[in-house]
Amino acid sequence: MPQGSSSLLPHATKDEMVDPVVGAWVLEFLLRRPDVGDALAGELLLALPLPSPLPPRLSATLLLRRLAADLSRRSVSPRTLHSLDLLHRIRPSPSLAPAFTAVAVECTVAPLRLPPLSSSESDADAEFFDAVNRIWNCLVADLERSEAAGLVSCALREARMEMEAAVVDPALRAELGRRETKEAALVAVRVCLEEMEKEMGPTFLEAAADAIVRCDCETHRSLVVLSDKLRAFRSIGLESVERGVEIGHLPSKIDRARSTVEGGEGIKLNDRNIEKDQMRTDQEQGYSVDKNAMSCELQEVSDHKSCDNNYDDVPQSGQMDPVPPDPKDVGKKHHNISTDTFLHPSEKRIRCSNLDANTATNLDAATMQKPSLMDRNATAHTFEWDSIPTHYGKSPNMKKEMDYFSSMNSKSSSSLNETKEYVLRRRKRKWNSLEEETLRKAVARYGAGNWKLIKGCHPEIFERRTEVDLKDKWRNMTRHM
DNA sequence: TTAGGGTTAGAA
DNA sequence: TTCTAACCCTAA
Repeated sequence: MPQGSSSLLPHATKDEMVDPVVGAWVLEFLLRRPDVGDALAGELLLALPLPSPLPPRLSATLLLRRLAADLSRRSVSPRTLHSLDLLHRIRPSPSLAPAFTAVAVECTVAPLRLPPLSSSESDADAEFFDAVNRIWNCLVADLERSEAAGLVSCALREARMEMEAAVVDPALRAELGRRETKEAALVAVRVCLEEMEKEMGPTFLEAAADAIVRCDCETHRSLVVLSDKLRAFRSIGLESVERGVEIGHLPSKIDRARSTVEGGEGIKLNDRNIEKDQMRTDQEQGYSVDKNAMSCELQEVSDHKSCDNNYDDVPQSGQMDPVPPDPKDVGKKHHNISTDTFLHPSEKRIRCSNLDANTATNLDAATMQKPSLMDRNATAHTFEWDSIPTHYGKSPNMKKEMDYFSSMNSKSSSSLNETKEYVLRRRKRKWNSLEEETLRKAVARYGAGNWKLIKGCHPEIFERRTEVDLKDKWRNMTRHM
């Protein structure tokens, strides 16, 4: 918790602290909201952990917020002028120059306007002379020589000449005192504020949300393609699914899979979603699609399609023959159509061995229980494939379902006296330098832990990586730092 | 969705 | 055989 943190986060522990980068995103978002008052904004500024130095975008947002506060109080002061100057250094914009000129004039002329009764005319003149010196002879002169020269406009030069002339011309000073310079400055700042907010566009969080929505649209388009593919081979896939029904396995999931595929309404790929949806109404069912799972699914389809795998064809015997490490398993058919259809023949390997024969012979619809989805498979055998499994990182259960269907197919095609269990494992892919560099930069920009966001921002580069892969890789990369 | 511990493949 | 990067599992 940073020093000065307020009651906003009274019970936050170290582990619960917001990452400073995230804090900056959140603060930027909140500061741009008109319904977040100045008091709350100030409290947030103190409470949220922020990077040091502040990111330019957040600094600009803070300055805009300060200008907005001045506007709301109808206050035009040297602080306003300073805010505009800083803003220009952080985020140069043509809209700043008119506001800067108008505020500079108001700050100079203000002492000449309606001097308090207690002040003499000479005091007002003295303040005016001082302002001309500070603002025009020092600040504006510095601007003309500095990197903020963009603030120096013809109007500013003309105003400077007029102010300097007023120093030696009492009549001009009197005329300046009667001008509506304050109103002109407020209008100019308001216009500047509006234009700057437009130029800054949405906040980072809004932009990220928008990117996610756009990704979703892409997924939706691709969903139609996948849906067609599934219909094309559903007779094959569902055939093996039906075998599972016959022996009493996972009927609810199977029914759902069938209804969703046949109905063409949508595809439920997330096991947990399927189970949750059991309790929903029919109207709600079938339209809930896990877009992340779908994204992986589509990637899988496109990967294999690009490898000239024909999804409309039934894989031929031998086309996807596994390579069992155990000689006694050589020659046995272990693959399953619905699973193997997603596998690349040149890349996959399979290892299998027998389980207790009694286990297989005792397969019974009434007694066979669905294994705990959380149980680790101690007798696992590995099966590598080329791409990210359909639900890897999304629904670990689905992989086990595929294992299950594999074994079902194995039993039905060979012998019920034995069953096989498979653990699917992707082929190892070494990270290339582009992936590493992209990850490094993405973490610097978005912060470690935002793996989904990072993957979403670089879909092409990380197309074969999951969010978990990014996390693991970053762990490896930082392990030796 | 993410963190962190466990497992495995492949290089040294 | 050892080590490490990549991958997987599980809990929160």
